[in-house]
Amino acid sequence: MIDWREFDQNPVSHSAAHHLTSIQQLLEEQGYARVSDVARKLGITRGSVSVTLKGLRQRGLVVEDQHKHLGLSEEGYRIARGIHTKRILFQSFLRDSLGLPDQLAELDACKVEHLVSDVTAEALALFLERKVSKGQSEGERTEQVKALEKSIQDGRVESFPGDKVEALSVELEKLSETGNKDHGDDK
Amino acid sequence: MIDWREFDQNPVSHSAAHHLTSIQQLLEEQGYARVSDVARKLGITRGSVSVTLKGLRQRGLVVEDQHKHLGLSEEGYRIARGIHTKRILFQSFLRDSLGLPDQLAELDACKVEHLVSDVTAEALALFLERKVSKGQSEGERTEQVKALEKSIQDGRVESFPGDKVEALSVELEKLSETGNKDHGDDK
DNA sequence: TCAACCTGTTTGGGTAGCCAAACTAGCAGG
DNA sequence: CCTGCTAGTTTGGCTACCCAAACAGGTTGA
Repeated sequence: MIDWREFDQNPVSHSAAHHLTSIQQLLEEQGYARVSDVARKLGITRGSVSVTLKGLRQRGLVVEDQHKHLGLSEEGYRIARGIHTKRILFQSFLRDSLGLPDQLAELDACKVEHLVSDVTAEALALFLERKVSKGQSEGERTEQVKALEKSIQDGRVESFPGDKVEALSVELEKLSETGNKDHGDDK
Repeated sequence: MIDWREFDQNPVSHSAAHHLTSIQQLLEEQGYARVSDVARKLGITRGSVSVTLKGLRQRGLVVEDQHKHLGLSEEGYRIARGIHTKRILFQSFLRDSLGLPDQLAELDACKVEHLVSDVTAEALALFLERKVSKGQSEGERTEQVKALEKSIQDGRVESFPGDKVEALSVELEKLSETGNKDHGDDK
């Protein structure tokens, strides 16, 4: 029996994952992110966000300037991007490969995005890519892909998300946005 | 943005899931299950198990006879079966479809088994089944399967695990126990 | 009989998150 | 100057887990 308590032994918790990705999203959307903005986006109180971010600052994932504007450290950015990429990969798999409705795919992807290992995500990316470019010849498989398959079998990958996976996820995200019209109904 | 706090709004928590499946496993293995047995299997103290099971008894998922022997109520059994089935399905997908090493597949499956929705699991089962019986003709698709595909698209499924999924998971479990057939590189 | 064990429960501590509410601080308008 | 708004922090409370340790009961061997 595997140690089931690995469950809460991840780089970041579900809550922290959403704090980080919210900051990044806010930075993209409006150019800045404050405690209140994060609280509004997550639907929790400013107090809770304040406390949580204090921890994330101490862990060096979040930074703050003189004007209380939040940002992500290099490490924080890496983690946020990794989680976002995993979410896109899983959502895409659930919706496009399994045929689940988009909303449910998003919900389930959101639940697991911070739990799955980098190797698993990399393997899923490879799977989705193969599916997308199915028409192409088998000989197209580059050395890179073969090396990646090998490292997946070994249960290790160097860094996640790598450039290739990142590009794939951007593509998948773009595809899914053109597919659904009402994608902007936040709260 | 989907409500990210659905995360801990599942029928049972990760901890509860393992308590329930442990009891069932112990019943199968040795015919009975006591607090100490569960504690040993989960690697936590008797005290913790005692407290947790008190909650599960109050929720009507776990029962206890005069001799402190534990059992599952009908509802508890249903939940334990469902979680176990989901674990098998995901483990099988990660290992056989994505090519992950068995240990990692088991670990990641364990992390998500209690989080994914029934519909998702049903869809995954359908996916795996299609993969297994790929050689067969397309015309083989029964009305049942088509109905299931429809309900997956709608995001609803009557009961999980249904008989068909259950049978599939037993088959998958048997296959994986007889050693890794597909990738026989590591032993 | 009684000590030694094994089993199960209770209790006080700790961590992680959430909320509500009080408090601090900056800024704007009348 | 004072009122009022918004932002951020702090604090006490709650839930859900875990542990360690004390405690309570039953069995068993000497």
